[in-house]
Amino acid sequence: MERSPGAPLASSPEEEEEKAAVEFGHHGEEEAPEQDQQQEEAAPAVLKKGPWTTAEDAMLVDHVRRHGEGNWNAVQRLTGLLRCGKSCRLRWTNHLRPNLKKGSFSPDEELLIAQLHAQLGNKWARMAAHLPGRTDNEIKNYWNTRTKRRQRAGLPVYPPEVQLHLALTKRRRYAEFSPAPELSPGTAAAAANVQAALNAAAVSAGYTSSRPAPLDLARQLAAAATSQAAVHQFLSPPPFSAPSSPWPKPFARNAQYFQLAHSSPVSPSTPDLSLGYGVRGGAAADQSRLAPPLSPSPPGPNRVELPSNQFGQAPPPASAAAGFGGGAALPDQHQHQNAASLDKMLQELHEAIKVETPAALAQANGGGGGAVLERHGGARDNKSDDMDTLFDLMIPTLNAPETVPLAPAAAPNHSGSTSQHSSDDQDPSTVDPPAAGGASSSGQDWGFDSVCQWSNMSRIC
DNA sequence: AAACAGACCAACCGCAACTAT
DNA sequence: GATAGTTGCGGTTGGTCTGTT
Repeated sequence: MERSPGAPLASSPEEEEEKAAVEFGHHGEEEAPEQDQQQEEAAPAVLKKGPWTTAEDAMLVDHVRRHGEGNWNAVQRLTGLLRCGKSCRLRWTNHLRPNLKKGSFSPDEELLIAQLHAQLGNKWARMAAHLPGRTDNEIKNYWNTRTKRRQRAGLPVYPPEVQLHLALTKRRRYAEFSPAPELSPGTAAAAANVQAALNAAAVSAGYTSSRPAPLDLARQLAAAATSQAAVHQFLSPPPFSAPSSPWPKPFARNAQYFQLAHSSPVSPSTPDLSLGYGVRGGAAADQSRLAPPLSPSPPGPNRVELPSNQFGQAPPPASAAAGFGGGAALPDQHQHQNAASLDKMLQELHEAIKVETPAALAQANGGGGGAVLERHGGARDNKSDDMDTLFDLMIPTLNAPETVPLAPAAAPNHSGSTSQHSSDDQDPSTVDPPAAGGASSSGQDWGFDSVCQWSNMSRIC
């Protein structure tokens, strides 16, 4: 895989040095020979384009060694290197600077990229900041290549837990604007069950043999459920009335997110996921080309619904909608319904990802919901602590400062595959949608099979 | 062996933010 | 505050490699 950077064509360093001195313009059209004389009069040097030679690299490295990074436009002046500052900076950051990690992405890195993309969208530089030794360009190339491939193959972009995380995030947006009563025991238990199921799925998929599940989905589920209204919203979208809404602007934007066809995976422009930085108009617009809508599911024939919709819950009754935002405690019966709904959701999730439900395992083992964890590795005897750990390791997301450290990549110990092809994704919204009915459709795009497909992307062309 | 397609990668471009004057 | 220069970022392009037919 590794090609000599800057030397795509095999030639000796001497030849390249000579070329570096002679060659003007890789593309030719911008520095036509007949222009050289004029340009020499107007400008002392004609900047070179195209692949870097080893001689140029050496000059740049030497310059940085002497003067440090930055002030890239001075490189040409100080070294005689016929490259613009921009090109120098790019060459340095992407290829010459020390501690660059070359080679295929490890499975941990691949999963992390998926998580980060789910969190950040096409914020390659941000993502690179969490992947030591990797460059934004590298990550971008990696992601785009695999996205394209998976789109062709009709496979999901994200691993199941990441997709569900997106769904939970979506629901959480509403919960943020509602009072947050204590999580009922039933709801908390259901959330724990979801976590257990996801843990099992992740273990089965080879994600967690060396580290916890990448996303603390259960905690986010619990967060989404901290409002009674949020439970309903999680199970089915609430009515929406943003334009005239008295809610703060961010919410109006979020609300629009659910109504309109959307261009960003998790919409970096939405406050809960943007991690505090804005989106340039151009970039945001461009995202629609590169990364069509992912998670929040605009109603449309070719949109993949998120788990909440895949679970096939009926729309909330009017009373539930009426309760939204009110913050009033619901009767116990209602709480039980919520817990039951979550249980049902869990069941369907299990079905979707084809793992045993904690309940089933409990039945088999005579134990509780934690049996899944014990069964799949036994490293989770203290679920509570584990949840906290997961939360600490979780990518900063809802209301979290962007400086929250990410989980350090553990030693790859997954399927044994180190191929960079092992993970790939596709914007779920562009995947052939599951049958409009919900849970039963998830086998294709959400199911455990898709996890395997994720892990074996190299075979899909 | 040759042709082709897809994957991969490096580098460019344009835009926006930031900084100095 | 306005302007110019610099830096950083994201999207795109084009060349090379690799696998398949």
